[in-house]
Amino acid sequence: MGYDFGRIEKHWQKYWAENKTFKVEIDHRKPKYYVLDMFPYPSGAGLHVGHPLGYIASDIYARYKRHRGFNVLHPMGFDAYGLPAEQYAIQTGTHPEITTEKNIRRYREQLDKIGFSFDWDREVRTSDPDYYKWTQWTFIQLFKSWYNKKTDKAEPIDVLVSRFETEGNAGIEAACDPVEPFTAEDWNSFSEKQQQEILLHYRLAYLSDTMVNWCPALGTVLANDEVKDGLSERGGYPVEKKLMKQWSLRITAYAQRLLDGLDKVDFSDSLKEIQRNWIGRSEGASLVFRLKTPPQPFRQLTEREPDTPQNLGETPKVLPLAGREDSGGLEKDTPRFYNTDAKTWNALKENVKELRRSPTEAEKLLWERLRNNKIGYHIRRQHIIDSFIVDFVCIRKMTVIEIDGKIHDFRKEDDKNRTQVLEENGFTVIRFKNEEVLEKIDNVVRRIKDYLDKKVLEETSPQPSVETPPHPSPKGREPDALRDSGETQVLPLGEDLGGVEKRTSRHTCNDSEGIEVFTTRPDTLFGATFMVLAPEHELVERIVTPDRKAKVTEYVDRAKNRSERERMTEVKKVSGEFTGAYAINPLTNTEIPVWVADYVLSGYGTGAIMAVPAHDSRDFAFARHFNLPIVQVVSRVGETPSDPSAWETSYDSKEGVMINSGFITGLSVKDAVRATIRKIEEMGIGYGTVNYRLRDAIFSRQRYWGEPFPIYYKDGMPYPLDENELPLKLPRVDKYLPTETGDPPLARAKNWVTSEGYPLEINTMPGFAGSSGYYLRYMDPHNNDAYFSKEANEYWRSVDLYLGGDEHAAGHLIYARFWNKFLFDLGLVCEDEPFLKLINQGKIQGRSSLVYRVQGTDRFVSYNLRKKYKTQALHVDIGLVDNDVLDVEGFKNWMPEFKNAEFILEEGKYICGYEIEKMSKSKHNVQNPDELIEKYGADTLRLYEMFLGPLEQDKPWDTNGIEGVFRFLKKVWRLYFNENDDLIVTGEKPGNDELKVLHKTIKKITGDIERFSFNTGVSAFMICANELTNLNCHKRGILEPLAVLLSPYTPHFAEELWKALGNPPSVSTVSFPDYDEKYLKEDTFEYPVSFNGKMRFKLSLPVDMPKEEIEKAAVEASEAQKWIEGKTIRKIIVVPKRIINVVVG
RNA sequence: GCCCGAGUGGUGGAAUUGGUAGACACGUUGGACUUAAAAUCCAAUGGGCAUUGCGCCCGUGCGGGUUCAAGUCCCGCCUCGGGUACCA
Repeated sequence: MGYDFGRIEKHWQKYWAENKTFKVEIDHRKPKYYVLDMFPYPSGAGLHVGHPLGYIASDIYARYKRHRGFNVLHPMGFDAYGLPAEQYAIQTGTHPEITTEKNIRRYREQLDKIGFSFDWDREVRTSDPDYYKWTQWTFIQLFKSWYNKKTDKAEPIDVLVSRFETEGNAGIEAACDPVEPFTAEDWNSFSEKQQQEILLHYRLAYLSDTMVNWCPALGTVLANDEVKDGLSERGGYPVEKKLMKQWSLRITAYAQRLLDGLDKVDFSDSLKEIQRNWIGRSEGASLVFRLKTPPQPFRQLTEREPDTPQNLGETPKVLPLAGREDSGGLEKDTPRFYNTDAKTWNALKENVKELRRSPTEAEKLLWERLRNNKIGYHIRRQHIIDSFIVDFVCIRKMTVIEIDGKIHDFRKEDDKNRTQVLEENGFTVIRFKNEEVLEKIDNVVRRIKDYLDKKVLEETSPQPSVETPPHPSPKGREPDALRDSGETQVLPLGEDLGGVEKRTSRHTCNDSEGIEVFTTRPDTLFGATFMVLAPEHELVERIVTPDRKAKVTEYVDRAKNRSERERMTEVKKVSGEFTGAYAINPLTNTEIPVWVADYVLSGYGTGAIMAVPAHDSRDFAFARHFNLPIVQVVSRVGETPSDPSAWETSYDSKEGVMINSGFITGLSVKDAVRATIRKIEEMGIGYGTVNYRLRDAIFSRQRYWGEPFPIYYKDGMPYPLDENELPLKLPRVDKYLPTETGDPPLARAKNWVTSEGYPLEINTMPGFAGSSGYYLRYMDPHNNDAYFSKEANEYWRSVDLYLGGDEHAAGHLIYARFWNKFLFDLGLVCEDEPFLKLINQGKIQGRSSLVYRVQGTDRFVSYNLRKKYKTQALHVDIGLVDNDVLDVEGFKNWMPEFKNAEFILEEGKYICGYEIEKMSKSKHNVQNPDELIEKYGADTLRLYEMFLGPLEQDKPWDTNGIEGVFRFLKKVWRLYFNENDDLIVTGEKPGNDELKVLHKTIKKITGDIERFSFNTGVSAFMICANELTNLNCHKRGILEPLAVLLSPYTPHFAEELWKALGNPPSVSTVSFPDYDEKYLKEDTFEYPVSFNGKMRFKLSLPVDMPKEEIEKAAVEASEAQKWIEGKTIRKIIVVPKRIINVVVG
């Protein structure tokens, strides 16, 4: 009988299921390990060989970890909501639940056949009310939370409400939509509806009018990552932009944390890169260009006079914000940086340098946390003020931060004195104890930040309005401003360089002041020769001059109505209109025209740009097209600037030296960026800032098959259901289509109201809702009282190894990280990042077989003869092809149209061509795992999928090689059993050569599994089997450990061998063999001897031979003579146990 | 355009830190066993020149460089794959 995989696999799969071998519970005696596969969506087509690739790899690792004594959580479940089941429902009327159930059963059956060690008792399905109860619950928590930028975390909305009741919103720094300022009295006088409306601007789950990707064919909106090239990812239908009231999640609040978190996790560089691109952080500056004539007020706001500075329209020398800065009582005769006089400076500066060189532990620690604007304030250390050297100072906030070391205990009096002097100088002093800094650094940093934040409130005008930027724009009194002018009041030690001031633009336009733009290249400001607004920009209609109005309006209307698709296909076409208005370049004081063009996007930055045609390709094309001036401001080092009018493209200017740029001329680009930011801050027209490309996640879908929102409406405002009313179950509907009035399918549900009769939300949640936190539910899947218990979370923590395809890089992996961070803020989960290590398995591509039909005939010509004819290549089912040889009879019967096919053969065979492409039905190249399991067994399939190539690499599927691994298993079987299936394992003591083979293999296999190099592991097994066969080894001392070694890869096979050797089942938790270096020791090493780097012969020498003797042996070897003859030996390189290289010449 | 990643025999791939390029497997060829096939086993298999044993030359996408030594490091290209895009 031999190796009867069919019987063996069926037996052990049954055994594992009946004995719940892989069921896992919290066990504090063992270390935990969490291995997770990405949630599969059970499609109707079932699994093809590409799907299990990752599951096999993770299963090998999970089994290995069990052998290593870990308590392994290795669950599986289904992402059961999804469009295909719903589309099928629309077409056939079958409830998606039925389709989904059927597909899951099929998936489960297929998965079971491969022998995975999942704990199926923990299975979850997103469409199960017991599961989506917690999806809904999390949504309610998001709805009830806001993001406090000061604490940098989500906080309960109740806290915000009570702040509004007592202080209004002035002191709040939230990640939110633009909100008009209001006082506590205002708030208390608002109606409930007004209050709720304002709160929506703060909530992390909020309802708003949003520009969405609307797909009419699917009847729903799509997330950005569900749209590819203007078409829906599923189905490929056109997508258009539409303004709709939608639920969104304020993921943008987490942009920086999502970015920072990437440094802590072990993901591939490419995946981190995709996430970084998606978050799209860019550092730059926000600045305001004053308009030559003030814009018309909003029509809606006619009751309020625009806050027009009186000086507008006068000489452009006067700058709009220059007179109204947050100088807040700090005006002094001496600028702030003169914190001491020249004499004291000179006396103390060496001390300062010394102190900086040797900081105390606490100083060092705190400095690391404060430097480079890390807390949003520019902090200097060891700064001289009056006659003191203070530890840290924030000059902008006139705040001194001191660490009290032991020495201060004896000098309380001095400190008092010192504080007094500092206070006389206008500073306030905050003190921290040495131990505090060392032990609770986070707390100290937070308190410093809070203090500085608060101090702004006391000092700045408490009346910010929409017309005033919400951020204080510091005047350029910071000492940095002097660095370039060569004055020496500030320590020129280069300590505080770098770091762009971190503040967030509000994306609102300060109409009275001009046009706000975001730029990553403030250094090129002198080259800004015109401005461009997005067609959607609110200022367009207010600044357009009467003579241009008709043309501009027409352009704007056309641009707005064009679909995304059109807009994309016309990317290279330059279009735009002049508004007639002029802005003033704040540094050149020249008037520059303001245009409208659709190459500026309303959704990014402020929806307006300063155009620098010389150094930006889009601006360049635009300037050329409309004949606008181009001024070069950056020049490569050593190159003479040329006339831009002769250029064919814009000039790449990331590096170089500034020219034609006033005070920054001659600086490098990098320095010029910093100098310009300082300058505009000094002028009060702008500030350094950071922008993100990441948009809030649109969370509504106009579909049936998804989680209902636990939301009802009262007076048009959304309210969450009470948590004890969850889950809100998906109702029955008569059809899965929108209503006649265009409402989503849930509007068809009867009695879709609360018990009080309030209407419930009729949108449903998108696909990523249920998959964002599923890894948490696996920790405690049957908990009815909570998402998961604290105990379970504290034991299982986060996923140690996450395996899945990189198609989820931008979508799922960002949403899930956001979801987790939010729950972390709530104190529900104990880890900030959900996935510690992530591996993207490569895709398995299809290998299509092709036949060549002679054009216009029924004759098919074999691959190598095809060039003699005019042929047409056709895909043929890979099931009809074996080793590229076509089964011609099978082909004739395959499809009616080939019934009368004739063949032109080569050497009696019809050879097919092939092509590597996506595995798909239409290409007849889908390989179904069931057929392979039928033919070779699951263990062979597992081995072969791993043997194909590196896990992370894409690779073509080719069944040809599977015979090799099958032969390998049969060969191993022969080590244990003879032809009559009798066990032939003996108790004889293994010899050294056998032990060496075993231990070499253990070492290799262990290393390979730990490096996820499964393909080389399979090779190592094969080498081992070949060597043991050659040694004719049937000894228990070798074969018993080998069975354990094989267990992660071929679990059924290993269980069978383990049992045959007389051991009780199961092998799955038997300790993994360790290798012993003593068996690997060699007495001699066969040195490759090279001459001038070319290997010529080998020489066996003792490993402990001294170098000199090795050299001698190499040179004296008989084979060496012909290479040395007539030449001089210049040098001999000996690397012990590696190589000998003789240099002759 | 920009950002990643990859190019090694007929094929999948190996070479973990710069140290014998092509492990392991498929395929192919020849042979053994067999009435025959399957299965199994043995041998050869990067290219070229030589084959009387030797042997020698060339070879990791291309062109340079560093080094005693380069698939591996550096510079400049080419090709393919992926991501992303009027992102200021």
